[in-house]
Amino acid sequence: MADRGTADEAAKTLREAIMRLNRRVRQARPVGDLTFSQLSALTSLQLAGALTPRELADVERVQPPTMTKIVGKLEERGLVVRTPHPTDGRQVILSATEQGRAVYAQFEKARNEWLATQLAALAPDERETLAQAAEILQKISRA
Amino acid sequence: MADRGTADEAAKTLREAIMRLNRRVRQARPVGDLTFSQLSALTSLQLAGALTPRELADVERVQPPTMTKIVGKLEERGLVVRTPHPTDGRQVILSATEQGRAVYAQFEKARNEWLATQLAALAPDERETLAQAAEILQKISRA
DNA sequence: TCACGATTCTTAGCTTAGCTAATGAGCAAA
DNA sequence: TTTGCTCATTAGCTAAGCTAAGAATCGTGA
Repeated sequence: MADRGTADEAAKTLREAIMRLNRRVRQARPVGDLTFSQLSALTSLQLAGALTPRELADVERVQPPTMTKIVGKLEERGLVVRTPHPTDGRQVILSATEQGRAVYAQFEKARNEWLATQLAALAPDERETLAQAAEILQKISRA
Repeated sequence: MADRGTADEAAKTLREAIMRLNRRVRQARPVGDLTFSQLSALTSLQLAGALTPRELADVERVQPPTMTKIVGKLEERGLVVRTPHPTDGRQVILSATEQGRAVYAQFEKARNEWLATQLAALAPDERETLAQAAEILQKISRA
């Protein structure tokens, strides 16, 4: 069985790789379009259907004021709408517009492109390892 | 062999996990201390021994002016020194000070803590998968 | 009922990260 | 020596993130 030392070592390697990959993927963004954070929020919103700002902030692991800004940008572009909560006057319901869904689908593809190209160039067993790892990482990232 | 569709799917999962993990790890930073980017630059510098700003920017996948700022912050804290290049008057040699190495070692441990804890909680085979994946991801991230 | 505490969202104001464009210094080669 | 290139930095911008504080609303206990 792996001991704690191994976990530390793997954590370090993983952390460094995550940081660099994050920068790489961010850089793959088409010029003049949605930023990484904006696309991420839009994605979470669509996956959930509709969320309050607080909920979206929690999902995105960001403080509410930060989400207010991000949503503001998305709303300016007509990709997200704020609608009043039916019973609670304090809350707001956020949802993606038709245009928001279209823009998302359009750029999601390009967004993955660099990474998918890298994955496709790997040996089959490496790719398999990464596919499994992706599931585990996603589980961790939601914890 | 895995087809392109599989790579796309894995890329998407990976990208989302990377983004959230990145935020998580950044948030694990001790208050009032080095930021993620600063620690990352300090790490790269130590691993390489000494680098010019340009080289460090390349390693960190950042534009030179961005690195100038980061190095400036590190220098203010006495963690990095700029020394003139012996033969080329345009260039500068960056290196970590003794204090820089100490600060790095001190926070590197805490930095990995959250992630290492997550990894330690996994099943042994999952941990093994992630350890292998970490190597592959690091390879990709340097490409 | 109503007053007060809690919750939700937003605003204000800040720091950091990142970019491009432009500047100045130094190198190298014609 | 002049011309063009490279390196680092400066200037100036946008976006991301934070905390603190505000206004509106909810809900509960007296």
